[in-house]
Amino acid sequence: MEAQATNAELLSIGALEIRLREGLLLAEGRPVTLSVREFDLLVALARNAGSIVSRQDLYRLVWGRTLRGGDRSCDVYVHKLRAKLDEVLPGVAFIHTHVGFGYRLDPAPSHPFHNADTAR
Amino acid sequence: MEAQATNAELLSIGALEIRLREGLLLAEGRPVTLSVREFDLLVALARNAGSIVSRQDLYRLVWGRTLRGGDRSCDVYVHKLRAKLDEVLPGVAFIHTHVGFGYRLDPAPSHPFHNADTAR
DNA sequence: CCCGTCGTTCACACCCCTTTCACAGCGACT
DNA sequence: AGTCGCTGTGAAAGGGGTGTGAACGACGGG
Repeated sequence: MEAQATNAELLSIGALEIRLREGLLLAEGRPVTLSVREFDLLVALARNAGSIVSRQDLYRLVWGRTLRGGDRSCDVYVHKLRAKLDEVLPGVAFIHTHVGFGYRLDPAPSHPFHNADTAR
Repeated sequence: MEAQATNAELLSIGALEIRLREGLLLAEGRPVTLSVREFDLLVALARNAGSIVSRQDLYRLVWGRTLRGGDRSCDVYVHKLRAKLDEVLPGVAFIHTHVGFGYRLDPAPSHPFHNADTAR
């Protein structure tokens, strides 16, 4: 568990450094430009780093309301976030998909169990 | 981080040298003519170099009062400052926009990456 | 006075962000 | 094979945040 307390100013996940006050993400010290949604999504995942966060919880944390059926916003923004992270740190899988359960942020590759983890 | 202590006499950001007491800016040794607002804005950004400064904070630091909704002064002066910096050091992006968050003065501008982000 | 600089505000253009949709891929089950 | 459920992914549309030129008045120097 690398993530710090919830009210901390800084969150560190592997090579990622999240500055909560500023809304700034650093990857190996290099600044990464994220939109508000992307940043909030990353923060929500980072605060629960290592554990699976369901889409409902994720949506409530980031969007502030309840996820309606058929809303794909979570998936779309996970995709966008993955793209930006992969652009800065290629080959490092941060966000892992757990089909039927949700997403999990982890700098380590995957769990030794069911490797239903999305490669890619 | 290249920026020095807050009460320092001198601020160095890349090829920029800010002489606080004189209100003078040097780019690669060449003096740059700035208005008072422009200079104060640059100083405010330089003191937080590498970090994102929100418009609210920027306005409070430079103008000394609270930013009212609809006030575009920050944006206008960022534009003026960018223009003057680009006139002296073309192609070097100093001030980066983080949509929804604020502006960031980067002491080590362009990365060899194809970072389609911060540049504008 | 005349003129240039500066600060502010406005108007418009532009581009990014967000949302939504539509389709493709993939595994599970019959 | 075929269907179903779930997720990946590209694209379009709309709105909002930001870039940018210009007008206006205030101020100070020549």
